[in-house]
Amino acid sequence: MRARNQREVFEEVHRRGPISRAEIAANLHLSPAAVTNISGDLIARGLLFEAREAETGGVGRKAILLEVDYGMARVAGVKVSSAAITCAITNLGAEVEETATRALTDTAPETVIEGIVSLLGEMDAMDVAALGVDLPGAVGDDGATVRHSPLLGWREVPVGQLIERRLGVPVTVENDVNALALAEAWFGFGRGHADFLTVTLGRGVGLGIVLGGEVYRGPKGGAGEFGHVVLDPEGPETAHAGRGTLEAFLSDDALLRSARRAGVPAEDAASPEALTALALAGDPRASDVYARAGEVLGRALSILVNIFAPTLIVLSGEGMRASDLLMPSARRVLESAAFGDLGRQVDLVVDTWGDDAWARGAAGLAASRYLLDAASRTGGEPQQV
Amino acid sequence: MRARNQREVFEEVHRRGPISRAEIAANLHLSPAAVTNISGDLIARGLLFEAREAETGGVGRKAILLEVDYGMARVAGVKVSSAAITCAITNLGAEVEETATRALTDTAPETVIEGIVSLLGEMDAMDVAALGVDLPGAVGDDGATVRHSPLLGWREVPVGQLIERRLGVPVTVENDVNALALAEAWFGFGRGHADFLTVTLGRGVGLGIVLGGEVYRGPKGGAGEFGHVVLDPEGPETAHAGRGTLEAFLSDDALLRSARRAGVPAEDAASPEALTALALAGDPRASDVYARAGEVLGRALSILVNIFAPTLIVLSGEGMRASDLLMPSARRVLESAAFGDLGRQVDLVVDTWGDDAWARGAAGLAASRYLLDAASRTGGEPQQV
DNA sequence: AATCATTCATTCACTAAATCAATGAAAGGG
DNA sequence: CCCTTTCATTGATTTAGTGAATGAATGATT
Repeated sequence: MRARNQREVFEEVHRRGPISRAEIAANLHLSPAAVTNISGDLIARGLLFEAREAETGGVGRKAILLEVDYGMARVAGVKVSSAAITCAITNLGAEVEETATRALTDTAPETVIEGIVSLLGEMDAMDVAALGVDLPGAVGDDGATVRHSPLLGWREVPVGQLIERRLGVPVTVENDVNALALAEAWFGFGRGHADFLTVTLGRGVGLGIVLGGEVYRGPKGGAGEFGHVVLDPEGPETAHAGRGTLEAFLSDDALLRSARRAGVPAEDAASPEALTALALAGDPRASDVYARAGEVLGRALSILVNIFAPTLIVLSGEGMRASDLLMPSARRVLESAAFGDLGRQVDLVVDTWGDDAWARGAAGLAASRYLLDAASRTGGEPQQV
Repeated sequence: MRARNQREVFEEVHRRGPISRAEIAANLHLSPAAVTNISGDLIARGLLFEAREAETGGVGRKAILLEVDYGMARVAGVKVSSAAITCAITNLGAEVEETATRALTDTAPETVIEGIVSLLGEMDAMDVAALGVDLPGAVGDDGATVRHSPLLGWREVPVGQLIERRLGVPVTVENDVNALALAEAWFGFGRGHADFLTVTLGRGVGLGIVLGGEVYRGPKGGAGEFGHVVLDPEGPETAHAGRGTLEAFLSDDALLRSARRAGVPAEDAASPEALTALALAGDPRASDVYARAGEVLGRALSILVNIFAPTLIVLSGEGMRASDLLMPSARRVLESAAFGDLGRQVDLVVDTWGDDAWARGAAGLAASRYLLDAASRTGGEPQQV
C-alpha cells in the first residue's frame, strides 16, 4: 500500500519533471498531507530533492518543486549483436557518460560474457549500480534468461545469472527492441506519453509497443514481431523472414539487394552505410531505392496507425540513418493509407541515431529498474550499514 | 481504497466463477480476514451469494463458494444499424430473456430515439436498471455522445443524455465492435483472458482490442480501424474504405461483387445470406469466393497475430454465418504467414452468430457498467429509502 | 468411535497509512 | 500593512488492512 503510493509519487515526479507537492496531490488524488509524508521519505532516501521554487503561479505562496536525483547512481548498458558488444555508462537519467565497443570473434555465451566483463573492466565502471543487457531474440519473463536468439545462436541461456555472478550487480536482460522502447518511454520521446510505438529499422524490422507506460509483450510474450508481417505475398524472398514480409522489403540486406538489382555497382551496394552515402550524394538509383522503401514503410506504419490510433511513433535503428531519404515518401503513403485523419494526427519522430543508442537503451532499462526498485522499497525498516 | 478492493474481489468472483474466500485471498494477495469482511459487505448488498459448497479439496473443511447474483437486476441493450433497431433484455449475466426488432424509416436521431423508447415500451422493460446502446461509429469518452457516424449520418449527437431523459435509466453508448468485445470479455469467450482480440465481419470489418480486461481505444480514441488496413494497393476498389483495404476484400458488398464477377447469377448474389446458402449447397463458384476471402482473412489475422501474439481471437459478425466456408483457408494462410508458432498457438473461436448478438453485446455493456458501479460503491453510507 | 490434522471462515486486537481540520509560511494586491 | 491566496506541514482521527487465535467442518488415523 505504502509501497504503491511511494512508487506512484516517484513516477509522477519523473514524468512531470519539476513538480510541486500540491500538483502531485491533485494528479494522484492524494491528500497534500500524504504527499508531504511520502515525498519526505523519498527525499530522505536520496531519490528526490527540492530543486527550486516555481517561477510564479499568480497569487499565493510559490511552490517548491521536486525533482528526481538522476545523479545518485550510475548504471551500465550493454548491447550484444552478432558482431560486437557496445557498452554505455550513464546516470540514472540515461545521459551517456562513457561508451566503448569491442568486436566479437564468435557469439558463444562464454565469449560474450567474458567480453562484457573485460570491456566494463576497462571503463570507469567500478560503482555502477545495475547493468542492462540488450540482445536480439526472445527473453523470458524473468528478465534474465534468453529463450531463443537465432542471430546469436543461443537457446535457454541464463545469461542474467551468469553475468550477475561475475560482476555482483543486478543484471536485467531484455530484447533489444523492447529495451529501446522502454528507454524511450522513460527517458526519450515517449516521456509523457502513456501509449506509443517504436519502430526500428536495421538488420531487421522491429516493433516495440508501449501501453500504459509499460512494454506490451502479449499474454505469453512474443508480441511485436512486426518484421514478419506479410505486405505482399508475391514480394521479394528473404533468408530469415518469409516471402514479402516487411523484413524482405526493409532490412539492410533487402535494401542492398534491391540496390544491386537497380543497377547500383556492387562496391557501392556493399554496406548500408555506403548505399546511404551514395543516395545522400544524389545518386538517383540509390535514392530511388530508399524512396520506394519509404513507401513500404509508410504502408507498414499505416497498418499500425489503423490498429492503434497512436499519437506518437518513434522511429529508430541503424536504418534510420537514411531517414531523410525514407521519410518523405513514408509520410505521403501513411497519410493516404491511414483512416481519416489518423495519419496526420500521429507524431512521427526520428530518434537521432548514434551507434550508442542501443546501449543507451540497455542502460535506460537498468536505470528504470533501479529507480523503480528504490522507489518501491519501503524506507521503514532499519538499514544495516 | 476500500472501493478498489471491493471491486477487485467482485471481479475475481465474476471471472473465476464459483470461488471460495480462501482462493480469492490467495489470488488477490489479501488476508482471509479482509476477504471475509469485503465479501460480507457485497453479500449484504445482494451482489454476491453463497452458492454451494465445493465438491472436495481432499482433506479439510469444504469451502463455501461465492457467486455473482446475475439475477439481481435486468438490463436492456439496443443495437442501432442503418436499417433497424434490435433490442435485447437480459439478466446481469447477459443471458437473453427477450428480443425484439423494428425497422427504421430513416436514421435521424429523433426517429431512432423514438423507436428505442417505443420498442422498449412494448417489451417487459419496466424494471430494467440500465440500457446499453450499440451503434456503428465513433463514440466519445463520456460513453454518451456520438462523435461521428457516417452510416447513420450523425455528428456530435448527445444520444446518451437524450435517451436518459426519456427513460430515466442510466444509458451507456458505445461503438458496436467495442461493445461486442467488452461483452465477450465479461460474458463470452474472452472470460478468463486478460488480452484477446475480436474480429467482426459483416457490412464492414471490425476489430475490438481487449487488453487487461478493458477495451483499448487508443490515446485519443479511434483504435481498431482494422477494416481500413490496406492489404494490396492494387486490390479492389470500394465505396466506403480505400482501394485494396480489408473491407474492399471482405465486406458483404465486396463478397457479392466478387461473386458476380465470378459468374454467380445476379439473383443469387443479391444478398449475403443467399450467397452463403448457395455456397453451402455446394456451388463451386460461390464457395470459391469464400475460400479466397478466407485466404485474405488469414492474412489479416496473421498481421494481428504477429503484432499482438494473442492467445485468443474471437470471430463474430454477420459475415461469420459463412465461417465453415471461410475458416479452413483462413487457418491455413494464418499458420503459414504468422511468425514461428504464433499462428498455431492462437485459439480461433467463431462466436455462434444470431441476429441478437449485437444487441446482447449492448446489454452486456450495460450489465458490466451496472455491476462495476454497484461493486465500487462503498456500502458504508446510509442509503435513503 | 474418538482423536487428529487440515483447511476454510471468522473474530478481535493491533497497526499502517491515509484523511481532515487547523496552522504556519510565503507570496502579491489593494 | 493587512488581507487573500496558495503551498506545505502538523497532529488527531478514521479507515481498512494484517496477524494471531478461535471456531467449524471435514477426511484420515488409530
